Amino acid sequence: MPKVSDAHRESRRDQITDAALRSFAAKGFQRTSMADIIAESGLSAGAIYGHFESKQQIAMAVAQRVLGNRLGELHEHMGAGRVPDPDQVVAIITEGMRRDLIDTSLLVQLWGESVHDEQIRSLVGRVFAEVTANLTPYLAAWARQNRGLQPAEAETWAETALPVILAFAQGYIVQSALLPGFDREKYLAAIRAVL
Amino acid sequence: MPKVSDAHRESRRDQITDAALRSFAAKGFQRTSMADIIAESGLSAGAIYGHFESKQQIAMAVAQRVLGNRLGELHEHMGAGRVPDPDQVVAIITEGMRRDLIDTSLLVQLWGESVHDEQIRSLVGRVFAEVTANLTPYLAAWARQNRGLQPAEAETWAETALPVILAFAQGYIVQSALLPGFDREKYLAAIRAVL
DNA sequence: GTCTATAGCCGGATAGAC
DNA sequence: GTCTATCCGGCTATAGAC
Repeated sequence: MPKVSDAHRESRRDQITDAALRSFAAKGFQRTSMADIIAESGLSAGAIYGHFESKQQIAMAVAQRVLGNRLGELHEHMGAGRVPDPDQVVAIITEGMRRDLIDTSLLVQLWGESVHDEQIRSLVGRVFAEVTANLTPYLAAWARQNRGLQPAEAETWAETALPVILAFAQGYIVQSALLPGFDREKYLAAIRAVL
Repeated sequence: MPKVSDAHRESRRDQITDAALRSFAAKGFQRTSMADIIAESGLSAGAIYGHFESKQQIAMAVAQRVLGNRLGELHEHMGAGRVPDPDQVVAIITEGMRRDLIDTSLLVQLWGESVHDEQIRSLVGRVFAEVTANLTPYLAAWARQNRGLQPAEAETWAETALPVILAFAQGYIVQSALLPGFDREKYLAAIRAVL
């Protein structure tokens, strides 16, 4: 395959994924028809099926992008060797979601889908595993540094604390997606008060 | 209408709602067809449409039951005048879900649906409002009793604490529905450690 | 009230021309 | 690679006999 063709393929896939993401955000995964995606993308049925095998594959590409955005930001902030306080971690995780308001409602939908869609479930599972793999060592480092725990104790503490941090992120996602008057600052302040 | 007929109507509606709940739990709301509900109930299409106007109405009846179960238990435990510690509240809320394992995944699905389904969203919204109306006074009472706050301060404290308690419940729902090795005891212990 | 049978529609995916 | 036109399957809801 020639170089140009590869680049073109990628950009067409992006064009389709963009349109699908907008459509899913507007109508939901299942309620969105191929006709919707076709109209939103400005392409035709034939063009789209030349790049994706099925609607399911398009949904997977969208899910990968939404989840990948969140993972990317986590890596970015956790990889730098800095060890912020746990309430700051929640603020960091949710900061990206605030920018893309769209994402929290898509994430809630993804969870709902993943209950009965094999492919999405395994994708969501992998992301949970990766988040765990990232946060646990960070939490252990924080416990050593700020609580003076021994490495083994710190590890145990981190494993205990992890579900709580996850719950704060998940609570943010649910509440911001579903509660009409949700206030991000109040939510973060409440977490700060508890931790 | 004669008495017998009313009782019969109710029990038929329950029979249909039961079958629908099982079907939704097994396949998801959207993936479940009327044919599934018909087969699961042992009735016929005609019989079902004699009791419900549409599939949507059946979904609403199921949603009402799932959410109502949780609300009922909350009322039961909060109304008795006792003031358990906040971590016990989370244990109480999640206890009912543990019994019906089915419920957590149905709740996650309900959230997903409610993003784009008007009727379900308004139902979920009403339940959130009712939970808030129940928990806020309880939290204020707890703060007066166990932290010696004045009524006004206690009220403010309760409004701050509420989203955190909600997050713990929501985290439980998400994690128990989606994480393969989820351990209820560990989760509750982690919350106890934080509070 | 409940059954069987089916109308009528809409969705995903494909065929074939260009 | 992309378009238009269309097939085919499955879905919800109804009609009509009992």
